[in-house]
Amino acid sequence: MVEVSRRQAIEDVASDLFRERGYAATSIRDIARALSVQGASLYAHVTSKEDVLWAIVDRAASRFEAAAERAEGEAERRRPGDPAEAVAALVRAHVEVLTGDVDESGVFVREWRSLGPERRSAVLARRDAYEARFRRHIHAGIALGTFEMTDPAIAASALLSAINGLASWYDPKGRLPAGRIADHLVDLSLRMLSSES
Amino acid sequence: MVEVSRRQAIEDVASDLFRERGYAATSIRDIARALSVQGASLYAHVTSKEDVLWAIVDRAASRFEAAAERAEGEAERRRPGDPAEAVAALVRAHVEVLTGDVDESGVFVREWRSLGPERRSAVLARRDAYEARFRRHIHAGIALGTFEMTDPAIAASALLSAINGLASWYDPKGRLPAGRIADHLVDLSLRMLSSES
DNA sequence: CGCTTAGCCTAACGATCGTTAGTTAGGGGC
DNA sequence: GCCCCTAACTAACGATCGTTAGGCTAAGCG
Repeated sequence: MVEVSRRQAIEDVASDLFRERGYAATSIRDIARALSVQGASLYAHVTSKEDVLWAIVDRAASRFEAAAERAEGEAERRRPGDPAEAVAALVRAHVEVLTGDVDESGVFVREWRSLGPERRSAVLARRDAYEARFRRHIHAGIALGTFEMTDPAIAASALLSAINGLASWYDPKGRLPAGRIADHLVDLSLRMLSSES
Repeated sequence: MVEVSRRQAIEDVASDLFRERGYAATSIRDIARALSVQGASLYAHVTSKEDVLWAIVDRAASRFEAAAERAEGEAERRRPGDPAEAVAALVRAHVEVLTGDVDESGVFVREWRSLGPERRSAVLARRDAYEARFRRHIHAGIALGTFEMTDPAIAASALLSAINGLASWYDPKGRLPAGRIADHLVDLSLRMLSSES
């Protein structure tokens, strides 16, 4: 709630509303109402409704990418060439970003399809590059015998779907703290891939 | 394309549009245009836009429930009390329903939140009952030592998220036939839970 | 031939949508 | 005292939304 700028405050309430009602079902006036302001007033800070969605999605995407980059680096430094370590680090980083800002992440996961064609396909490409990180380590793990022989593309999609699903059911005030959930998801992910425990 | 009734034809094209653009971003006139008809003409067959969504979601939910019921029965008949057999049957049945009608299933997975409060919470309850089937078998498998000790609720959510993600990336004309994908997802699901291979 | 029914039409309703234009209120720096 | 900047306002634009009302056409059947 430490809104450094008005623009940030708008994106915050927009994240909240987009996440729970969806982008198309949320009007500019809905966002304005949550800020106790007239709808037209938002256009002093924002150029269009889609720009708000884009800002949210772009920032969330950057967060996931940066966290993954860092996680892969640290995994490589800890255990060079170990696919299980790399996947574990990626999953943990993903869960941390996701639970760190449920609204923003939820919008990123579910509402990016509402972007215009060019931005939409840009996001699609970034998502594929992100998923490719997982595919790469799974492929390496299979070659090493660490992972069970399987289809890396399907395994990566299933794995990412599993942890992205968290955006739909994670509750910050829920039974388990985010760290515990991350532990469980890392375990489940590795078991899903490993040839033995 | 064997439209036995006009109503069914409407729900078919609505499933298609709702799946690719979302319910809120699809207008009655969009649906009508796909049928080469005026928007108002649809109201001779349909009482409201939400009724169309409800019909799609309700039917998809019933399909999943019926398939799960049948799968659990057959698993119990084949290998009574075997949690792995039961989970495998549930996963395979789920994938079959999903790949059998991607549009309808995709709407069920992603657009049920757009329903009004009462129908929305009815769907939520049915989804939870469906997920409880998985939780039950996972719990039993842990008690038997067949499954690794883990949190059944988290495991069930992760598992269902993984296979529901299929609705977002499955392509009937894709690289692998539905049966092969089902095989992979059954394997991944069981490995995710099993204490040993 | 007349009746029914299914299916579609045009026209329009009030509401709401995203967005633009022009204006006002208040506060800090010169 | 003047200026400008930030942030809000009111009013309205054309478009589109879900939905209703009432009338037309064509096929099936006695």
